[in-house]
Amino acid sequence: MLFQAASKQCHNGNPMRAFFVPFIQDALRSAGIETDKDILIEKPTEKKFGDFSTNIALLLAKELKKNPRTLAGEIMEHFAFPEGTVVKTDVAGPGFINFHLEPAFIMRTVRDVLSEGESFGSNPAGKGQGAIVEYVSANPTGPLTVGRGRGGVLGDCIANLLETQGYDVTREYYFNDAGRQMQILAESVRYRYLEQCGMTVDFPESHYQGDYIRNIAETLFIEHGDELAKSESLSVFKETAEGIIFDSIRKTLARLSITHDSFFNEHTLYKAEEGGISPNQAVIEALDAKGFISKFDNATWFLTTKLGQEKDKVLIKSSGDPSYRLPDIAYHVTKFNRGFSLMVNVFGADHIDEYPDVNEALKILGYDTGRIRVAINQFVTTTVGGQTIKMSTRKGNADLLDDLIDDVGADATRLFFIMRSKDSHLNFDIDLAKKQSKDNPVFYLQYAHARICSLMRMAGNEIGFNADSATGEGLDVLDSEVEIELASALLDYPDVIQSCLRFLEPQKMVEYLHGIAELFHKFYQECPILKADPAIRTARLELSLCVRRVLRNGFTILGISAPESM
RNA sequence: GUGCCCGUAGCUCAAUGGAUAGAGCAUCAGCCUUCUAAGCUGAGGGUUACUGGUUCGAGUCCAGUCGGGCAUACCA
Repeated sequence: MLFQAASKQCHNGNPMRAFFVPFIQDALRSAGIETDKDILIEKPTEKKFGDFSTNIALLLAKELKKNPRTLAGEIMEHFAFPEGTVVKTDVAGPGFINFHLEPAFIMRTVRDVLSEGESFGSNPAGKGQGAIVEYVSANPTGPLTVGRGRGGVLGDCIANLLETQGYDVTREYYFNDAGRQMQILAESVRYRYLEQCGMTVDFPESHYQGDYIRNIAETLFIEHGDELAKSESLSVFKETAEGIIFDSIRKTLARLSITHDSFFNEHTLYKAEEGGISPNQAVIEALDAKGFISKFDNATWFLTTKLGQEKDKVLIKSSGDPSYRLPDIAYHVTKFNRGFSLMVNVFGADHIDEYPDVNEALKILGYDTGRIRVAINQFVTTTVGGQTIKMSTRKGNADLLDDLIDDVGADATRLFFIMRSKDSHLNFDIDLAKKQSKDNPVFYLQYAHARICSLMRMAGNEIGFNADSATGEGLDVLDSEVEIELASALLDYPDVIQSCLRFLEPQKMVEYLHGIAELFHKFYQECPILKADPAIRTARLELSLCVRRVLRNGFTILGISAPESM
């Protein structure tokens, strides 16, 4: 919602689109048409329909009770575009108005890419506002699995996208080292430790089976001998396991350039604040005051049936411990109290039921839940040689994220995780990701960048072209079809960022960059660069620089490297 | 049973309610004496799971049917 408004007004998107809006508004006014409809400028599906089009006549036809084509013709008569911008307008199809642009106009506009550089595509819409993106948030019960990686990369990209909009972004990892799962973890380590001490133990099926448990037990045995076998206390097992596992999680994330600014321990929500009550207790009392709390069966319940849900939900179990819901609500209260104006939660489809309760509770407590956006990613299956691998952390047969990175590299891991819509189940084809060839989208994108870098090296050596001081002054001599198409596509980059944010979907960036790479390769194939006449040569080098700029900016958002040579 | 996601070319996937539904892979046919062939060009391939509805217009929205995944805990 926050981004929809911005995008509809065309202020942050493609500079060409922003150009049209006031002229269309003027034309409507001159034609005596009053409307508050958003003026949508889009790129036609086919080149013969021109460079841009608007469906405004189609939108207005109904309320004005006119044939859309006739209406389009009437609006068109009132256009007053400046010299050297729009060559031709026409009406086509059911009533689209198509604009054909002067090539030089596009080429002059694409200079923005060079002058704005790293900040091309950015805008200060979120300036002065805090945003928090919560992602990964795996409890330290085991190494990260492939499935977790998808959410991690998704969250990281969303954070990158928000940074381009000027937000002060906090990347947060929420975890719990006090719950039942951690208890089981500690017990699992203890069992393996006792095995190390030479005892025979009946290892429960419900416990963590993975080899990493044995490794932790071994570490403890080397350090302490069998001394720990005497004590019934689990704390040393728990703490050691947590330390080692968290360390490994952070290392794995770091390999994918995923970092967090803050690690929020759920347990802090259980502790009373100075001279007061705990954040958990505060939530209970606040909900109670609104009449949504009841105690029965020895537990404390959140009366969600009052909100039309099928069942009430337990907030405090009969054991006296909170269920995960209570700290979750309290956690979100802290986000509001910390002053974030935008909160993005990234989690996997298995947590789908978690969010609605939190949302309802926050609403009851008077918080503006419109500031929260949830990105839920569907599951990942990996395939090797056509065989799919199923995973389960508990059984220890999970495909580990670390193994995947070892196998295909960090860039491919990241790109593959986000090159499909988060709503689709991801089929991670390991064979494809490993391929060092054009079939692999990672290489296709990076190759385009490396090719440009190579070009710039040669241009520097042979003709003393200085890529750093290029301004794009000479770009408007270019007028071939592929050059115009490429330049025009580069100007879409800001739109793509807006679109990614609107849908919390970096996948759109991958697809866009693929299109840019494709157009560049075509341009490179069709247009001689270094061998062209000096004016054309300079312009083509400048256009290549614009492409490199957009690729780099996009790679930064996706978090993949931009190799100078391959 | 109920809730959420998905169903589009042989395969993996795109497509703000807009024009003739697009890419890549695979298949077939071409392009290196020439700035990186890790590239480019062309061809074939579709009842958008099914049935209705809403409207100028539906892959997209609504209802239902069928199929797959996830969730339906006093686990997180």
